[in-house]
Amino acid sequence: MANNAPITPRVDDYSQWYLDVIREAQLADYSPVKGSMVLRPHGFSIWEAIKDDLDRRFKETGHVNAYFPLFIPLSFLSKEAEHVEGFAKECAVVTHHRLRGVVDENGKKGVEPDPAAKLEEPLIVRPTSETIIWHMYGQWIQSHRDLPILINQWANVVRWEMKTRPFLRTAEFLWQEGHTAHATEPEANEEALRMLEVYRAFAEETLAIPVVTGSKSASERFAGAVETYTIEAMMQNGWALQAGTSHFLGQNFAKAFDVTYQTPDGDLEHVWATSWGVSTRLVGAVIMTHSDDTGLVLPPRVAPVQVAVVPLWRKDGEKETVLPFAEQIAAELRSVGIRVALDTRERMKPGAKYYDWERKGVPLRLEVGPRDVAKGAAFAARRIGGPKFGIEAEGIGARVLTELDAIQNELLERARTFRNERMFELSDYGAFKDALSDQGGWYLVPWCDDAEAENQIKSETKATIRCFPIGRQDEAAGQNCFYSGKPATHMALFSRAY
RNA sequence: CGGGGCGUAGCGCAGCCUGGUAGCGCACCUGCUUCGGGAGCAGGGGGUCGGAGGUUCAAAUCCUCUCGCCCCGACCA
Repeated sequence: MANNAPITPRVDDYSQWYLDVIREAQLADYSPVKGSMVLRPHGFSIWEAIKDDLDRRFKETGHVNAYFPLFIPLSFLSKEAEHVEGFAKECAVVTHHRLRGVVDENGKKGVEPDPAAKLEEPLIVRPTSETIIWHMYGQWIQSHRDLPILINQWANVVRWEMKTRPFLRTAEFLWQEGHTAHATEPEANEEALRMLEVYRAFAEETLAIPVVTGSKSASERFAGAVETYTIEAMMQNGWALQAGTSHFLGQNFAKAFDVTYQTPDGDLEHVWATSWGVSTRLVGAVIMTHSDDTGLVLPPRVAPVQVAVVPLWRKDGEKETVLPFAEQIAAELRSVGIRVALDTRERMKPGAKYYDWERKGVPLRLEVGPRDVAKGAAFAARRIGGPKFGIEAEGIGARVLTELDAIQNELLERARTFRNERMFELSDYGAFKDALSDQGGWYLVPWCDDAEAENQIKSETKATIRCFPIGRQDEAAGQNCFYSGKPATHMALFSRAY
């Protein structure tokens, strides 16, 4: 697509639209290595805003940050049977620490590991850090007085996926992973649920993405977890995106790494664990939740630039009055903590600037021209539409803060309405299949937990169980499974998913 | 790894069928005029046509091999 062409999403070309938004907003590029991604400044800034907000929430709930190594001995991965089963097929493996030569005599790819530099034990690049962390927890934990441990780390991980898509699934991604250790089962499970609630609140308050919370079916559960909790968001094509997970790990890792503590009574008990994480996938979720035909739309709380100030002048002399006025407005906005870009680019017409800021997702634009200077005001345009309106320069900081809050709320409500209109409740499999292929969306159905049937439905409809929604499980009582007709044990949310 | 498609300037593409030594749009550089919703004109820079071999007087174009990418499946946050 030419750089100036409008972005035109179509339902059958949603995937291309998504990639276009990313390119036009200059969020990321493909890297030379297949499946990995270069985060450009604008894309990385969104991640930084996500990170800052989440980090504050983690600290408010008593967590601290630490850092564990990138390389994990291969043998660590094997210690937890399900864990290795889940990750073995997508691990990057390091076997040597030196090359013999980088090019051969023909100047071609001739990279040969030096046989003398072979590692005694291969290392894997972490796909997740449970194993290395629980190895360390084994050394840190002796007494019930050492518990709980509430640690988070911000890191990159590598999962060698076959199919990748920018932000949603890349070979390497940035994330945070929390790993906690507890003395009792209820305390650990409560921690997992507490962090799920942190994620839910964050998704809705900061990303303006409404989510359904729930637990995963056995087949969708994290490798090594007893219970996996999830927040599920609906993208604009009606597919679900798992936006965050929180796992109750039971004593699986404590047993694999032999981590025990002494109780006040003097007994030795295995430690209870949780882990929880969100990744740069959230940037993809933001894009696919809010963006439109013109390009990216960012919720104010994660927008690297919240307000773009565009000064306008034509004739000689106008710049001398307009520019200082615009600078003064920008300074006042910054003084109340608003992230502002003052667009003084020369030789670029105002209309071109407007489109530029729009496709980059900036929530609010302020135009400042000679007419506005005369009135002592700026002319405001919201990224999400509505008539333009004037704002007096006097007290503009407070007024713009209010406007940004309003935009933030509107985005959430707009997304919630969109999702609710596409969330259905059915109790008949035939109707489900028809409705899913006609209109897509999410389906809450009575369900008797059965992995075989789940698999069957996936191959027939491509839909999977996104979760068993929290707060809806009582409704299963007295109903029959929509697939087998047997008494239902759960209410399951089915959907196509990324 | 199966099935389909594509590699030509930074990006998007035409040219290939029917061989004659590379072009268009956008972007970029210079100048002048523009400037409240994607500017116009003039001039200019940039490509050993993914790679290797073959056929030919001559290959982006034909043949063989090879590498890479995209889409659909299997895998997954």
